[in-house]
Amino acid sequence: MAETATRTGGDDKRPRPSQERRKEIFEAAARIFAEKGYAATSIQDVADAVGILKGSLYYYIDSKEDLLFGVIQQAHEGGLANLEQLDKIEGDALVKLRYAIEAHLLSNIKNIVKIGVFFQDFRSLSGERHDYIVKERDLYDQRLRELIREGQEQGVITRDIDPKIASLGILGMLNWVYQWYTPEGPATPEELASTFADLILGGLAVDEGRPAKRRDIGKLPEGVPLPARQDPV
Amino acid sequence: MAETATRTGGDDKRPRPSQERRKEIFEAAARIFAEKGYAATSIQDVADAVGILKGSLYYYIDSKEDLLFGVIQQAHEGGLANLEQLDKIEGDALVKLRYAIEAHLLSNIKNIVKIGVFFQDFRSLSGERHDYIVKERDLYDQRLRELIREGQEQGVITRDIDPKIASLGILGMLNWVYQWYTPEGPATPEELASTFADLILGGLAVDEGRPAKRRDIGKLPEGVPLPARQDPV
DNA sequence: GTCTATACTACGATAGAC
DNA sequence: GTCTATCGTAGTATAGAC
Repeated sequence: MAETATRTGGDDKRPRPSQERRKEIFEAAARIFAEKGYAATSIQDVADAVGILKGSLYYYIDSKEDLLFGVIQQAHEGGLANLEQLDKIEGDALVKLRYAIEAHLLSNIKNIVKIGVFFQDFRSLSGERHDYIVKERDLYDQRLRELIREGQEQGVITRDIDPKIASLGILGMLNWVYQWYTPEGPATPEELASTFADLILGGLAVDEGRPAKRRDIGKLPEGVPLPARQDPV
Repeated sequence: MAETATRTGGDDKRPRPSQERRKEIFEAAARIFAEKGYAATSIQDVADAVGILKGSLYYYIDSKEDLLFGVIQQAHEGGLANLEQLDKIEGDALVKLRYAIEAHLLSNIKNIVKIGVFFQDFRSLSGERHDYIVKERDLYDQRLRELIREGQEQGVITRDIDPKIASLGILGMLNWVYQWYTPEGPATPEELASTFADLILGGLAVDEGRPAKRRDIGKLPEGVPLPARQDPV
């Protein structure tokens, strides 16, 4: 709890120089990991990017994996904030679901670099750290599933669709963005968020006027062959 | 064109021993790449898996990247077949879209191991090979987009939704499966395929009985804060 | 906090015997 | 077609000077 010698005062919010360097290092790591992948990135690459020698990096970290874990943790924190907000929303499950979708997508785009590292490379974390991240990710899926089930009980979401499957589909749609999003793309993050929400809510919302079961929309003619099972590997 | 000494006859369909070994090697590589990632996999790992020494692998390949390219090409071929089938379907854009979704998902699951390698590691391909794969992937997206636009012109798909954005969302939903699918999961591939198609078609199909614009489903109350832009990295 | 210098290991790839 | 043996490189991480 003792102040370090470099601290200037009790209420000084500015980070100490060493903290700025730390931040710089992790942000460089995030950028390079996102571009080439964690395993293909060397400590040398990161050191070069911040302009110090690779040996000097070990003043800030104990191992290369510390860099990865730091980046992934930051990516994860962005997502957590959305879950907390969700419980403050007033409205039925459809309103909450729209919020969850738009907030998740916007936050994925806001942190696109770190999110890319998260999804590409969290497998490279070892034992304990890996399990921790997987557990947190599952929490997110659980909450989404629950929300859809609530909507079904409220009678605003169709019972045609299994909440488990729907939530996996929704997450795929929202998490895939790191594969294609660039700020130069034709749509703004807000447009993307609204459109994805429109698409999902249109698919889930109960609509008294809808004449057909969803399964009958675009029903395939008899005898159309679909790919059979099993991986030839 | 000359027969090799090990060939037994002209109409012998069985692969020569060397071809079986080749296949075995690429399948082992696919499995290990999918599990640990390409960059984190060593030639040694693959050699161990097939029970030969690492030097011996170079009888079959010129470089480690040949293994990756082989696996990714096989993954890609599975997808191509679906596009060809699509043009033979009779029906409106909704029917074709349902086919495209179900076939794409089933084929992703069928080739889940190689598809995982495709999406995780195609970035590790160098120059020419990388560009080739990216170009082929874009073709797929183009076709889907076109299909949605057709549906809008036929009046069976809502004009509320931008085909570009919708196709990216759909592909995300379908391609994300490699992140979570296991044969032990609660749903069969066919159930997953139908449900995803139901969800998407329900979201896109024009429905005269639907009272509200999609944008109004679950409309957020005024003043609810959504995440702001820009990556803090 | 960054540098020089280096220990140690693992990797991709090749040459040539069998 | 697989083996033995090895070359050259590049990687993570550490020790100790400044």
